[in-house]
Amino acid sequence: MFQEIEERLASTIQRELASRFQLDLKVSLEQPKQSSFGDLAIPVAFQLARELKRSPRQIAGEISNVLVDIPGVSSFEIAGNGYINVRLKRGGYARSLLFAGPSKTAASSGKTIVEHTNINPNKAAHIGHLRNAVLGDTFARMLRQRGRTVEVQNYIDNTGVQVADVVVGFHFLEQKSVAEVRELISNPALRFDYLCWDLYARVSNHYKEHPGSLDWRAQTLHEIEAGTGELAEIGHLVADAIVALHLKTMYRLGIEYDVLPRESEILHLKFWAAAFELLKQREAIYFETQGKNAGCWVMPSTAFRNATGEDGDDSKVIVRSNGTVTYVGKDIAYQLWKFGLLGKDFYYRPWSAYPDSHEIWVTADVPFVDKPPQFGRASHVFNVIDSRQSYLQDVVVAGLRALGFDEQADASIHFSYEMVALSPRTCVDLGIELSEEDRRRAYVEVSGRKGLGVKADDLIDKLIETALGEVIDRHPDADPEERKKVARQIAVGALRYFMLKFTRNSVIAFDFHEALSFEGETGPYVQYTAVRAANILRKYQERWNAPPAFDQVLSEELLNRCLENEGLWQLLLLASKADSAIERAISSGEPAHVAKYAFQLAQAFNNFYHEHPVIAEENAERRIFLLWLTTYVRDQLLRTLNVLGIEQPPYM
RNA sequence: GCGCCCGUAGCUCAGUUGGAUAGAGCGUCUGGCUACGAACCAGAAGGUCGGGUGUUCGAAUCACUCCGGGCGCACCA
Repeated sequence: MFQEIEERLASTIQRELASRFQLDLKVSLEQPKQSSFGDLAIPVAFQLARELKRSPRQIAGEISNVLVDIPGVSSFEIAGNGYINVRLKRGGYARSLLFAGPSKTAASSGKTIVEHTNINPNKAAHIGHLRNAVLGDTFARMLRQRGRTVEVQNYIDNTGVQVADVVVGFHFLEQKSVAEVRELISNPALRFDYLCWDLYARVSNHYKEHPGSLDWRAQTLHEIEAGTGELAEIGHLVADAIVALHLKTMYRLGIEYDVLPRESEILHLKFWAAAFELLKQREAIYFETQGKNAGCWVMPSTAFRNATGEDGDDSKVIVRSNGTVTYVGKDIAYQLWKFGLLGKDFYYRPWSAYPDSHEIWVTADVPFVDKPPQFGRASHVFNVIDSRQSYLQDVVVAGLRALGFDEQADASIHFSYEMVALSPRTCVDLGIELSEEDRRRAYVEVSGRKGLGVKADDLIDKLIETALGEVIDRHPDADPEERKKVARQIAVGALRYFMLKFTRNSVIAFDFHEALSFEGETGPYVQYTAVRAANILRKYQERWNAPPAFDQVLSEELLNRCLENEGLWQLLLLASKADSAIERAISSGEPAHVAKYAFQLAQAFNNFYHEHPVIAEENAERRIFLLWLTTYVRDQLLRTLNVLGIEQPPYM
């Protein structure tokens, strides 16, 4: 709502300036430094001061003289050294909120793909993967809330080195047959992904101690790519089983996917061959005949970055001298497919359905159903991948550009984020031995190879356990099953908020003590606020009666009177800015802005809660106003929480 | 060596694209529960925004430089 007022005001002022001063410039509004200055600020005098070579304050005076009878505005004031501060007509603004339907959304322009999670299917998910998935899922929710069409993809590298290494572990180290691996997977007493976590670390260690055993990896990779033999079969079993477990872990946090594109289909359907032809035709890559890359197809460095390799040759190998394609090559093919530029498509089969019957599809190399959904062919693509891979993402985009797809290259966004590391204190808690060097660091990097890290499910379990303890304390008589459900909701709220409160490019030094906190700037704080608001609404009905039709009872005059109170007005104004916050977070690519907004709104409401008892209010008109304000703030808070993927528990 | 990111209160972090007196949470100290549930609220102390130079009406924000930390720079993914 706020956004619409803001836009209308900006264009009105722009028109006035154009007709009065023959000035053609874009008027932008900003938030005053302090709320006491007003509701909106126009800094346009500063822009003009430069051109007109006159003092901003004088210009501001002339402009504000002209701005009279602007709808919705009660006053303009000149402040500071040239700001024009705007005060809105409070009652009128509140009235418009009463009648506001669903807020207008930007017209959807094509489909947006958000690719996230992308965990190697060879071991359990860890907290770094959680940051990826929560960021991607929240961004997708933000886009959907604002009316965009979104497709969520989770890329599965089921034929890569990491899967091969676990296969090596089962086959060569443990001498296990296909049947035995199958049994491990179906054994309900085991956590297969945890077992693979340890096995993967053991295999990595074995390679280090017996470098000759790397032949096992080569043999396994070869068989997996060919798709036949016992090793390939184990590979498929492992990857599918782990993917299922990853999806289960993510679903605990409310994270769902639309489609799982797999590397095996990219191979079998010869996606790379199609991309290779394109790249050769357009001369985006060339065959190197000399130097260290002799015999390879390479992309010249001039295409992507002014980087210089350690030894001077900085071109990027796309096809190895043995004829196999690198990861980047495959990724270029995949990125082309996402935009519908490859001239090839996958087949699909249903993988499973979520409880709400939303289906998740997986790629297939043969036709499976008559009319599968249409995937890919997007106009915008966001790849949620950690910032350590930015170099490779640059190469992929350069590939598109070299093929002449500038528009799609521009629409390919590397939605990067910094890693989640461990605080030294948490390492000690986990019994991880630290070197002298590590002890002095602010954080310690996790390592899948070393099996060093915090597993996602362990963290979620621990959060639930902690939350349940608190819930039991506060509600000793409540239904145990419901208490568990509440504890789960609180745990998810705490975890998702924790992953979102940091901006993307700050490294999170994961600390158990902080992550398990439910006080202060946390998800549970916001949830608690929503619960309080809901309690007021419930108890109001018990004490009085069903709330009246607000738009009938709350006249503009009454609203004006009630909103003379600065605190109440500021709360209403802030609550009306939910969509602005989401839109700002989309344009800046920073979900943390929505998290911050949710916290601020919760804070403002908690302050209101202490200062203004609703149910005990004796004046009936005023009581209804306070009830409406509570209802409105609560609705906005729930909308915001929904975007963050956080639920409101029935009680806390 | 080259590229990217970071440096803001004791700690963890924001800072709306260059604007008004730099903000939150945690921690410390003070006060507030017979309840719309204190997972809360109010208040206090705490900063030369890593250092320097520059750009201009105006810089935490932009440029240059130095210092300190992180991550990349494979015929791995």
